[in-house]
Amino acid sequence: MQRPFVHPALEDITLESVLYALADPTRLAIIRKLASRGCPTNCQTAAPDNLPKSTQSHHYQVLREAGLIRSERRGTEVVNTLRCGEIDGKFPGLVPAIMKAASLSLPDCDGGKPAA
Amino acid sequence: MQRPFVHPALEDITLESVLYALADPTRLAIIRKLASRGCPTNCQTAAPDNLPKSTQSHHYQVLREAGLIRSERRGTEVVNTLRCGEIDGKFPGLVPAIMKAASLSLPDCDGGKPAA
DNA sequence: GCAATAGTTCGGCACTCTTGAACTAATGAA
DNA sequence: TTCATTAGTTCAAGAGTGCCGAACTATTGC
Repeated sequence: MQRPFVHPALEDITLESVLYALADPTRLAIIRKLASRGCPTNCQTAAPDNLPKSTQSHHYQVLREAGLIRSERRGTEVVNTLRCGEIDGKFPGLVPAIMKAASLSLPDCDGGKPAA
Repeated sequence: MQRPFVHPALEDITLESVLYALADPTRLAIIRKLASRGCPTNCQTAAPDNLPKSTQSHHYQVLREAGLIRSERRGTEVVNTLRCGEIDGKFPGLVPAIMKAASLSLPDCDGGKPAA
């Protein structure tokens, strides 16, 4: 828990890594939950129920290294925020198209309020 | 070469499998080449240069089973066509957004003419 | 200090990617 | 028909990666 988080610079974010990160149903669910909140959310809250912590940690790492989320420590917890704004500057419309496709084909991620 | 090709029905195509298939740089390159042609293209033509045939075959199988391409035997060769029209009916804008992001961030796939 | 909470790291099994080698199928020439 | 060529598939194996339980670390609060 001591190693600092590594976030790629915008120019180092690649299309492949973004698609790879979102191709996993668990990670897609996490991103959808984060999007539906629109505010920093800690790891447990955004992850699907009953997901082992080590698996959560792994998925957050993948999402972070793909450039999709930004993680910050707050006391004992880690809060995650989407970097969709940045990514949308680099790949316009990409993440929204995937989120839209997810909402069309997948069950509601959260029952939560839609992103502001 | 005798087993018939299996193509999923439109309702069996999932977002995850589409994203998974496109998350691989080799497969994304194949799809981009197919899109740039806009006509049925055989396997060797659409695959990157110097890719072993067995690897090609594997990637085409993944793309086929994800529902992204349709394959048909024509004599000794197999021609592949995109199913983007069908997929766009199910996930509107998804594949175009990925293709657009690819053209923004990746080197030109082919030097070929853009899709009609 | 001790317990609880929130994540991380490690080890191992399973699955995937890639490739060479061997194989099958269709075509064309002799 | 036979043979060679072309195009792609199937198999097996090594390298790499993902997922999860178990053990660990760090912070908070009593």
